[in-house]
Amino acid sequence: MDKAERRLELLRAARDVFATKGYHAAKVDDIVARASVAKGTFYLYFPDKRSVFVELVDGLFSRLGGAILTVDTQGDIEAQIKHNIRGIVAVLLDDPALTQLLLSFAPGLDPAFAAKIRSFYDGVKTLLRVSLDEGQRLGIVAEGDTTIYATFTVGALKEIFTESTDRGQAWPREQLVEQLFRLLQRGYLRIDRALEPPVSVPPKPRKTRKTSA
Amino acid sequence: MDKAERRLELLRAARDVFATKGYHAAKVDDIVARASVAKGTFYLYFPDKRSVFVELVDGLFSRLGGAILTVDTQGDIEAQIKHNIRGIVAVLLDDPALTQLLLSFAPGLDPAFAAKIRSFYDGVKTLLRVSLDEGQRLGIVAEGDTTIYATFTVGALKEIFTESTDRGQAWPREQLVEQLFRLLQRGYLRIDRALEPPVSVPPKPRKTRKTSA
DNA sequence: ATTCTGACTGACTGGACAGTCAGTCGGGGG
DNA sequence: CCCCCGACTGACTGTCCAGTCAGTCAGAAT
Repeated sequence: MDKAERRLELLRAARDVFATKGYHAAKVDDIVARASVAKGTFYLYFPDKRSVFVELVDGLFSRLGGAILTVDTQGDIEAQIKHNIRGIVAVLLDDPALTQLLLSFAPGLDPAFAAKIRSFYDGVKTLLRVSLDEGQRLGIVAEGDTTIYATFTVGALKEIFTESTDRGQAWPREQLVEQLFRLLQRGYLRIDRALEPPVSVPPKPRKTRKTSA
Repeated sequence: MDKAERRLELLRAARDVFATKGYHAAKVDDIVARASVAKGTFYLYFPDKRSVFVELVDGLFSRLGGAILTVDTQGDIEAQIKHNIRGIVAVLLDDPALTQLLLSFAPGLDPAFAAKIRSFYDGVKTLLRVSLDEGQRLGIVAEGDTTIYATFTVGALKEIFTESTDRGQAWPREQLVEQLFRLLQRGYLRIDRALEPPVSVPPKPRKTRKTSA
C-alpha cells in the first residue's frame, strides 16, 4: 500500500468517525482503529486531529462550488435550475457523513475555521442574490429585497438538508429536487406562470427568459 | 444573597460563557470565575455542566412557547400573526447570548448537546406544523406539505437570526418583524389576497378568517 | 458562650486523550 | 548476508478539566 492510498484510508476513516461520533467525541484512537493502523501512523500523515477535519470540509466545499453552474440564458430555465439543484443534492447526499459536518459546523471550534465556513455561505448568498437581481430585471423573480430572499433560501436549504441527512435517506433524491424547486417557485420564482401582475405591471412576454441560479 | 439569587447568577454566568466560547470550550472554571464564586459552589446548585445548559435551553424554549399565542378567529389576522412574530423576535433578541448559542449549535460536535438542541427545534417545528395544518383547514395557508413548510420556515428564521445577531443589531426589530411576515405571506400565507386560485378552486370569502401561528 | 448548620471554598484526584518517540520490521541494495 | 531506510508501531507522557471533599466561617439556635 503506497502513501497516497494510506492517506485516503485515514481520511475516509476520519470522515466516518467524525460523522458518527461528532468532532469532539471522535478520538484519534477511533480513527486509527477504523483504519486498522497504529496511532503513530496517523501523525505521519497529518499534523493533528484538526487538520484532517479541515481537509475533509475543504474538499466538500470545493465539490459544492464545482456543482453550481451559471444558468445558460437561452435554454430552459426550469430544467437548468433543477439541474443545479440536482448537482448540489448529489454532492451533499453522496457524502452524507461530510454533509452532516458541514451543516453542523461549530463557531466555537476555531475562529479562523468558522470564518472560512461563514465566508463560504456568504459567497453562496451573494451568488444567489446577484442571480435573483438579474431574474427580477427579467420579471421572473418577484419584486422584493433579494438579500432577504437569498438569506432565507440558504437557511431553508440548510434546514432541509439537515433534516434529510438526520433521518437517513428518508427522502428519495429526485423527490428532494422537486420539493426544493417547488419551494423556490412557490416562494418567489415566477417562471412561465400567468400570475396576478403586481399592481399595474404590463403582462410579460413569452417563454425562455434568462438569469443565473 | 439567597439561594435562588445565586442560582440565577450562575445561570447568567453560564449563559454568557456558553455564548461567547461555545459549549465545549466553556469550562466550569470560566463560569464560576464569571460568577465570582468557587468551583464547589457550582456543584451545590447543579449536578454537572450539561444540566445548566439543558436548563438554559429549556427556559428559552418555554419563553418561546409562551410568546406564541393562538390567533383569535375573529380579529385582524395579519395583526395577530405579526404580534406573534414580534413576540418571538423579542424573546430571541432580548437574550442574544442564548440565541447565539442555539443558532450556532453544532450537532456533529457532541451527541448529547446535539440531541438537546435538535429536540428544541423539533418542538418548534411541530408547534408550527400544527398551526399550519389548522390554517390550511381554514383556507388561509396554501395547500401542500406542512412539514416542509415548517422545516423551511424554521430554516429561514435561523438564517435570518444568525445574520442579524452576527452583524450586531443591524436590522431594527420592527423591520425584522415586517420582513418575516412578508416572507411568510409571500411564501405560503394567503390572507386577504386575490390569488390565482390553484386549478379550479372557488374564490374564498372575505376578510378575517382564523388560525393559530 | 458554645454548638450547630449549611453555604461556601479551592486544592486535589482520577480519567481521558492528543501527541511523542524509541524501537520493530521488512525489503532492497551493496 | 548484512546493513540501511523508511514505514509503521504502541506504550508512554503531559496536560487539561470535570467533579470531589475536607475544611472554613458566619450567623442562628440553645
